[in-house]
Amino acid sequence: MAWDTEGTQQKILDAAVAEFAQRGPDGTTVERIARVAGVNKERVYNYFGGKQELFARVLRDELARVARDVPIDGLDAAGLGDYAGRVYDYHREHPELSRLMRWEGLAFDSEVPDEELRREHYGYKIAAVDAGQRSGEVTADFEADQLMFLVLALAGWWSAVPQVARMITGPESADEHARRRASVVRAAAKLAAA
Amino acid sequence: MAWDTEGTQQKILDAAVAEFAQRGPDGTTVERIARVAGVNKERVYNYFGGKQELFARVLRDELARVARDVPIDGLDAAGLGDYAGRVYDYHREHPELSRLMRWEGLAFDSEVPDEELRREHYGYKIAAVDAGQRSGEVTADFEADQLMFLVLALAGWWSAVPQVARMITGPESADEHARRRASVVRAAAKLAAA
DNA sequence: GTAATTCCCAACGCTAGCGTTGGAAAGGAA
DNA sequence: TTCCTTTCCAACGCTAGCGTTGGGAATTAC
Repeated sequence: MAWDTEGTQQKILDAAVAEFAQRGPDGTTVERIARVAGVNKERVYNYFGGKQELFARVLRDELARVARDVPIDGLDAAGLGDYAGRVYDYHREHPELSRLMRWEGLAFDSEVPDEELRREHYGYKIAAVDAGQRSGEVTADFEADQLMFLVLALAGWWSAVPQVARMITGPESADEHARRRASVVRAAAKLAAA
Repeated sequence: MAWDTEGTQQKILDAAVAEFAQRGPDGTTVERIARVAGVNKERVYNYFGGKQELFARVLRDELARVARDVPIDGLDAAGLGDYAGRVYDYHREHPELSRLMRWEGLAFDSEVPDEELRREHYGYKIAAVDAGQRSGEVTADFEADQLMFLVLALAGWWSAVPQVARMITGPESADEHARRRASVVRAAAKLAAA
């Protein structure tokens, strides 16, 4: 049979995303990633260098995805509400990224990989909010960076403490998710209203 | 020397809070807890039954603390803003609880201990918001449970993804924390405004 | 005083996971 | 063909952590 280096690496990455998101850096074992990917453990070390490096790689890939898939484009309050809704949707549809970031926040905090790159990425979002504020469409009650972060909080907290969300707003269901999403959109818009 | 059962148990609990909050259920080892507490590992098993049970116990204790220390009392928008500020402060001053809850959300999610008790606890908070809504002091834009949760989101997201907070709003400092707190208070009040 | 109970620890067996290694199989270069 | 490189894996040594046990020391009950 022919080699399939590319395929092997991809299978490892796929398995790693799932495992890391599910169990976190500590709970994840290289053995299991290899088993799920259907390859030998040694391949992981050879291609990616080890657990830490693989985690960093996985997170970088997922961040690139979200940067591509959830652009910020609205410059007024309604646009920010819409953006919050899309962030909420993304968290729902791709829980991996949110989980990875929260594992990262808990396990590492200081000294995260690619910090400079990621800061720049957020810089664009803040600039968009700032532009909205200059045009008078968005409130000047908050500094742009703070408002940006608070909007992300509204969209993200649900998945950060799902057990609390369940206890406060009731069990998850299609209906409940619709309620939550509507609340997030409305809340972000209200926060951003001039 | 005389026995000090109570003291031994307390030392274990103290060490367990610190270790679990820092490293999470997976990263924490019973060995280490025992070492930090200065007692033998066997004591942990004898008194608390094991890692899982100890984690549940630690979380229950911390939840009892916050329920005692951060009452909700305001019935109007400003009161909710004030409450959000106090929640933010609590997260700052006692990062353990927030971290424990987030570890729990990541590691277990479904089937958390004491769910009924905790749901009841949140029920009081929701009732307070609801009362504010009935009196017309708090907006009816959101259902009470949703508004309650969103307010907690504003206060809690900072510590959930500290690395993101840092990248968006700049490095932590006394000044920056004051800015953040002010944003949280203002945002919660604005959300709740009629 | 002594028997029973409780508290405590050192040490054990066991498993799981880490990262590595020696070598086999597949492909390419000459 | 022959030699070299790359991909892959089975198996290894090692460590850390889990939960337990057997026994010793302090305390209490009788």
